Amino acid sequence: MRQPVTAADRVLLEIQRAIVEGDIAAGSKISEPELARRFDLSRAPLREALARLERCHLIERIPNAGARVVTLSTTGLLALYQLRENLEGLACKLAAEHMSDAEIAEVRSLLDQHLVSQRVREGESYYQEAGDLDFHYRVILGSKNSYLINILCDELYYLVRMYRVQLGMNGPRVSRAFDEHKAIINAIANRDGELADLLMRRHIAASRRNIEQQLEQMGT
Amino acid sequence: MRQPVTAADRVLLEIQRAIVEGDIAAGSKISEPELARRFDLSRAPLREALARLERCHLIERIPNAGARVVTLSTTGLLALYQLRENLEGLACKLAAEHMSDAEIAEVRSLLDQHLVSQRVREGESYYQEAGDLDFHYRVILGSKNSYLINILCDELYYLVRMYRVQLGMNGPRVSRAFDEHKAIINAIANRDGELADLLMRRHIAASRRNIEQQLEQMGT
DNA sequence: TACATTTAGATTGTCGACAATTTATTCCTA
DNA sequence: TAGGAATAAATTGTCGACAATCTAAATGTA
Repeated sequence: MRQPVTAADRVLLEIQRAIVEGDIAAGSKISEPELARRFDLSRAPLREALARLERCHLIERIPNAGARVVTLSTTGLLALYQLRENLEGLACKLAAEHMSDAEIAEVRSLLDQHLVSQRVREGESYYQEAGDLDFHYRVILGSKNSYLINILCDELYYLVRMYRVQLGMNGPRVSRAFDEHKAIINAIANRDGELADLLMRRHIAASRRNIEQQLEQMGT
Repeated sequence: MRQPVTAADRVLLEIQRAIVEGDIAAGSKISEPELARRFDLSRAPLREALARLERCHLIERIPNAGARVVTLSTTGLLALYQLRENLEGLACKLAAEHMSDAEIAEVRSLLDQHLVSQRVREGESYYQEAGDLDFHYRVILGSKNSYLINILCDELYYLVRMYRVQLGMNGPRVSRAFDEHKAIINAIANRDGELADLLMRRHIAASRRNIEQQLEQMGT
């Protein structure tokens, strides 16, 4: 988003964070009067924020009956990642066509930075999380397709984060992701869209399996 | 959408139709007070409707500066269809996995109906338009992926229609589309997701070329 | 005349209150 | 006591008015 200028923008960011990080529990009911008091504003900008939260799939609204925070489920996660694999694959293919050499160089230096800070803070998952999202973000922007960018960065991004945060993503996959990122940007640099597509799909599929495993462990 | 229950729902449908059909011109500025008077309601439900219009890419809002109806452009059309090819291709692949035999039979009888009414009303583009959208709609629902359904049916659908309506889609392609639809549902019935995916991508690519041609003619 | 600054107008964002609908409680009946 | 109808409370949807911001006109200056 543009940086927050209106009151609705600000409260949106706050509630988004709260939901993603589980501060407002998944599946819980949203009370407009309560939230209005809590964030000290009227219901008008709050409702504007709720409309946008619905847009990025963090809440579900029913007319005259109110809103609930989404519930996390295995089927939901699968559906989300199924879509992500495809869309980010496409983003890679388009990025291989449309990214400038300068942009590619930027992403590469970004990866190097992340590698350093990851070595410094071994096992710390937050920075990896941020680095990973940053990489994907850049590639998506590189597609230069505004609709694709909007869907991935504005509509699905936060829900993906919600799954990752609330299921506590970390573990041994963290280090391997760097190599996969490297391979992807190399394919893009070689203008090999087909390969970049394939690698990104595999990369996300691996990430999905990682989370599925986490879910299974919680189930047992 | 669920059928309209609230005032915001109703005015949304009205404005949606007006924009798609060019009744409110592409690129024109949206005046909240004016629209409120025109549809005889207050600005609160109107703004709710505007938020949803932004969601389906029919208008663009800038904070404190108002909203404009989107402008149609060749690059925009290309980006939109690029995405559609991919997403509806995916929808086909998933439909081949998830559609029940009963659902497939329904779509087939639907195609037969369309064929009849198309022969009856030769050259009439409206029914073909409706039939085409209906076919795509069914297949998308057959994917059983709620995020995919949401994106295609709620967010991109209206913009696609806007391009098709305002550029006056018809011509010789109309009849060929039936055969392509038949081939796609056959692939789905055979549970051949890969083929269904391919055929749908080609089907949409052909549709895109058709519109591009139309655009070129307008340019010259 | 061209340009910048100031002022006036209009538009968007926000507020508090009321109306309509839903949900929870109470009361009645079998 | 259980089930359902009627009532009460709470929540969502809508309204009109005010405040903040942007746009355009008017004024002044180089």
